[in-house]
Amino acid sequence: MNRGKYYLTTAIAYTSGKPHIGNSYEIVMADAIARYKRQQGYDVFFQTGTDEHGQKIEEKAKAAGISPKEFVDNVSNIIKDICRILNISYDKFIRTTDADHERQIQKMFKRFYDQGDIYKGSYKGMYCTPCESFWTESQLVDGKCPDCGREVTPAEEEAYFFKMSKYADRLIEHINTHPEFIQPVSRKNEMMNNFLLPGLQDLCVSRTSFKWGIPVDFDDKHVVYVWLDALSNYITGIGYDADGNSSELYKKFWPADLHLIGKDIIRFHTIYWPIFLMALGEPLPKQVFGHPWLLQGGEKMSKSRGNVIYADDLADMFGVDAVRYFVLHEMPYENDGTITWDLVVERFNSDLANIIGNLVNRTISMSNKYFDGVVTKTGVKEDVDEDLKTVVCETRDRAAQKMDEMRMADAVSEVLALFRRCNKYIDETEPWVLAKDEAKKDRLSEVMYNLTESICIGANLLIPYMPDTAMKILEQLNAPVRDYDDLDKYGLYESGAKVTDKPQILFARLDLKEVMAKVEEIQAAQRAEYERENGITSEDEEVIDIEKKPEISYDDFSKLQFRVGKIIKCEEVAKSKKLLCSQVKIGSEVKQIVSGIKQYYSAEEMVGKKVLVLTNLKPATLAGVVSEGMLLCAEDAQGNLALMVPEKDMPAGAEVC
RNA sequence: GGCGAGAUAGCUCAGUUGGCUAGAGCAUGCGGUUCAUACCCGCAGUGUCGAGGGUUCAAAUCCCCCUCUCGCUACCA
Repeated sequence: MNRGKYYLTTAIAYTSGKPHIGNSYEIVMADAIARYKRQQGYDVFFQTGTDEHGQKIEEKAKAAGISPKEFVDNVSNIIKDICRILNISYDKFIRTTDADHERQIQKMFKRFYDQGDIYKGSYKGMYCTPCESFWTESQLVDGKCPDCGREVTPAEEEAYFFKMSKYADRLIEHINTHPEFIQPVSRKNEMMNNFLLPGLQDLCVSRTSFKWGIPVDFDDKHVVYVWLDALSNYITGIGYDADGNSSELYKKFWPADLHLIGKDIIRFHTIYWPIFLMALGEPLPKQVFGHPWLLQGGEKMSKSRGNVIYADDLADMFGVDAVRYFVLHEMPYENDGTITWDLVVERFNSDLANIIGNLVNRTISMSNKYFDGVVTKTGVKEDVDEDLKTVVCETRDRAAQKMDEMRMADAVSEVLALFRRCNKYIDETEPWVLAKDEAKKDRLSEVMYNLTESICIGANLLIPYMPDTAMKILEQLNAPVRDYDDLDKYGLYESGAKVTDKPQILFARLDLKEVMAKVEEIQAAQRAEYERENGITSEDEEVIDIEKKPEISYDDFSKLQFRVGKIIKCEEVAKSKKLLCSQVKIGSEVKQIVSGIKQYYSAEEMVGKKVLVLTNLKPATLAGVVSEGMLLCAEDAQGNLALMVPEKDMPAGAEVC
C-alpha cells in the first residue's frame, strides 16, 4: 500500500574526528525509522552526511599537516564506513564540500542579501569589552551594553548579519499552532522562554577570522557561517535551487517530515533553520525531534585513556544487529541512555541469545525432531492458543504506536514481548509431552505451526531494528517477507513448508570475562594509536592544544599587574550557581574578587590559599557583587579549573613578573 | 537568578481524565521443566510511591510548601 512520501534526515556529522557510539546512535535510530516507514509503504527518502567546514577543522588539519580538504575527505570516509558497518540504508549522503551544495549556499546568501534579510554590519561602536559581546544598535539600552550597562567601544571587524527579528513573530505563531513541531514538547518551552519571547537577536552569518568555509561570492573576505551552511544541506541535498529551478526530487520530498537531531542543537533547528526557510519562501519541516544522548557510564570518555567505545569495535564483538538493538533499546525517550561493555553483554545474553535466538533454535529443532522439519497446520486447537494469537496479532500496532511517538525503546520491547510470549507458549503446550503420545500428533503439529507462524510475524516486525537477523530467521523458517498490512493476520505461513534442518545459532551466548579480555586489547590498541598519532611516548602525559592568540608587545604585557594574594575569607554568591566571592589580601589592601569556580572549590577550602591575582583589572559587577580583580586558573579540555599558586611560599602582595 | 522537567522495588523505569491487594524488565531467592544456546516457564518478595500539610468517600495521581537531582539560560574579570 502506498502511503505517500516521507523525507527524514539526521544531523550531518561534524568531521572533526571519528565519531564514537554516542554520535552513531542517531543514525541507527534514523535508519530504524526509515526501514519502518518503507515497510509500511511510504516512499522514503533518507538523507545523512557530513558537515565539513569551520575553524576547528581548519586547525585540526593544520595540526595534522594536511589540507582541510584532505582532512575532511578522510573523516567523511570513516563516517561512511561506520554507516556501512551499521547497515544504514540512507538514500543520500551529502557533504557540505559538495560543489552543488557550496554553489547553492552562495546563491542563498546572495539572495538573502538582495532581499535585505542579510545586511553588512560591523562591530564598530557595539562591542562591550568586559562582556566580550557584540551588540547591534537595536539591542543597546540607552546606547549602553544591555548586560552590564556600561559603555560599549568601537571595534573594527565587519560581518554580515541576518535579521532574525523580522521573522520572529511568524515563528512564534508557527510553533504555537504546530505543537508537534518541536519534540519532545518540553524543549518547546526552552526555546520560547530563552530565545523567542525575550526577543530574538540578529545572527552573525559570516566570519572573517578563518578561511575554511564557503566564500561569500560577492565579498570574499567572508566565509559563510557554518550553521547556515550546514542546515541548508536538508534542501540542497535533494536538489533545491535558490533561483527557482529546484529538482523534481525536491518538489516531491520537501518539506521534510522529520529532522532527527541531538538535543544539543534543537535551537539551531527550531529557530534559525525555520527562519532561513521563511526567508527563502519555503515550507518548514513538519517535525524536529531532539533525541537524548547515549553516554558511557561513569568515567569520562577520552581517547588517551583508551576507553572510547566505537561502533566498529562493538560490531566486531557483537555483530551489527546486536549493536543496533542495544542502542535502540537502551535509549529512553527524554533521559540519556548509558552504554558500557558489560551492559551490552547483559542485554545480548538475556534478550538476543536467550529470548530470541534460543526460541528460534528450539522451535526449529523440535520441528525437525518430530516432523522432519515439515510444519503443518492441522486445525487441532486448544484454548491456550488464543492468547498467543492475540498477543502476536496485536504486536504490529502496539509497536507502531510507540514508533509514531518516537519511543524507539518501547517499540523494540513490544516486539521482544512477542518472542517472550512464544517461549511461554512452549511451556504451556509442552510439545515433548505431546510427542510421546501418537494420538496427539496432530495437536503437536498445530502447536509447531503456531510457533512457526508467530516467530514469522515477529521476525517481520524485527526488520526495522535488526534487518539481518530478521532475514536470517525468515530464511531458516523458509518464509518470505510478509506485507506489513498482513502482519496483524494469523495463519499465513504456508502449511506444509519445511524449515531448515540445520538451525544456525543467531546469537551465541557470551562470557563476560572473555569479552572484557578482548576489551582490554581494544583499549590498549586505542591508547597506542593515540600515542602514535600524537607523537608521544607512553611517558608523556596528556596535552591540550588551544587556539593561539596574536603576539603582543612587552608594553602590552607590562600593562597587566599580577600579584600574590591570600584569601582571607570566601563565601558563595547567593544568586549564582558558579560564583564564589573571595576577600583577597594583597599587600596591605584587601580586594573583593568574584570567580566562577564554585563547581571546583568550596568556599571553605579557598580560605588560606595563596593565589595569583590580576590586580589592575577594571572592577565589574557580577550577579550584583563587585569584583575587583581576577583569580588565575588553568583549564583543561573538559573545563575543569585549577587555581594557580606560587611554587614556594611568597608574601601576599608579591608581584608576579 | 529566570524558565522547565523530575524524585515510585537493589538497578532502569511505566503508571492514561484521582478508584479494586501500586506494575514491567534486569538482578536476587525458591520451585517446575528438558525441545533448546546451563535455556525457558512459574512463584516470591521487600516499596514510609522524596519530606510535610491540604482538598476528597478515595491521592503515586489534584493544590500548597520544603529538600534534592537534572535540562535550557544568564553570570563565570
